[in-house]
Amino acid sequence: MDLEKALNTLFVTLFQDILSLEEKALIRGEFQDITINDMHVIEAIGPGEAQTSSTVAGKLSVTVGTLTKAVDRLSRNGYVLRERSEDDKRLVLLSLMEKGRRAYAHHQKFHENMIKAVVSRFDGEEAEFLARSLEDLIGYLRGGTDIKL
Amino acid sequence: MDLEKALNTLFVTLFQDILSLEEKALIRGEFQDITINDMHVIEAIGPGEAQTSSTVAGKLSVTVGTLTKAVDRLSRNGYVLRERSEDDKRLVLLSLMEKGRRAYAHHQKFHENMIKAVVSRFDGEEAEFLARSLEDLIGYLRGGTDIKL
DNA sequence: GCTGTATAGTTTGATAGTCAAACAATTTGA
DNA sequence: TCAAATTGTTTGACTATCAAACTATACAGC
Repeated sequence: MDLEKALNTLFVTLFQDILSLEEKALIRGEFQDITINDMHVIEAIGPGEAQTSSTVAGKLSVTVGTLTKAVDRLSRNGYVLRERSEDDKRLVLLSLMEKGRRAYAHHQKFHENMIKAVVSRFDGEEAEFLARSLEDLIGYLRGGTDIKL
Repeated sequence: MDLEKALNTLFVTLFQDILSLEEKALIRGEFQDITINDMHVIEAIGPGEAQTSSTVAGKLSVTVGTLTKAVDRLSRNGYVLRERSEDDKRLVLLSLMEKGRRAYAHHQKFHENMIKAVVSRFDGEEAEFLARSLEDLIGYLRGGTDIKL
């Protein structure tokens, strides 16, 4: 029970630390004209195939209207390309421009380093155990009904 | 290396899921006139001794100006008591009112349930190992210099 | 082929969250 | 006693967010 309290504090602290590190990583880096939020949009678009606005908005759990605004700035600043689909002219296709791909890589690097810091503290088996436990936990959280209020 | 990628995805997913659950827990509950943000302010004030604005703003890593606005609403809605200190009239002391304490308990319950879900997947030793690892990780992240860009 | 309905995005209006800088009140120390 | 430091509030500017109104396009049934 005491352990549970300790774990709670640890998780909360970890959450805050990671968010604040993400921000600092941005501020100090090359990409000072975008926010954390913008970065998450870039992350959701990804370096691969172009994606529709709806798809990206879905990934981020925001409305399409919200996304439109974020993309306004990102495309104005040369991170994201916004073009109408030829096949279906209702669709807007979003993809990363050169600068956007560099920002993506930059952020990925940050994540990688963080994960390495985690993994280096576990031996191989333990890391796999951790991965399985996280999977379980996510499944459990998504199951939903148990966490109430 | 593949494991690292998997862990990265798992952490990102877990982050998003927890945030979205926190929001849903609020929306469905008794406290519909406050946001997640407000809840975090309530959490930082805590049920104990009154705290100064600066202290609370520090905990949340926001400016005092930002906090002032959040507290405007929270005190208007009967969650937080704001009073000038008698000892030093520059200080503003923040404490939870009855409704604020109930909101606090509500949110704590949510965290508790979540932690229980984690712990139930580990035996005692493993949970302790996890706690130690998280501590290590936090220490490492705070050390700073290693995570760069 | 029309026409009405569905779908995809954008725009608008409102509210929240954020910071930096200007400001006001109070304390402290020289 | 008065200048400097401390603590908060206010202001101005910008971002983030949603719901609802709106626009443009596609599709389905006649």
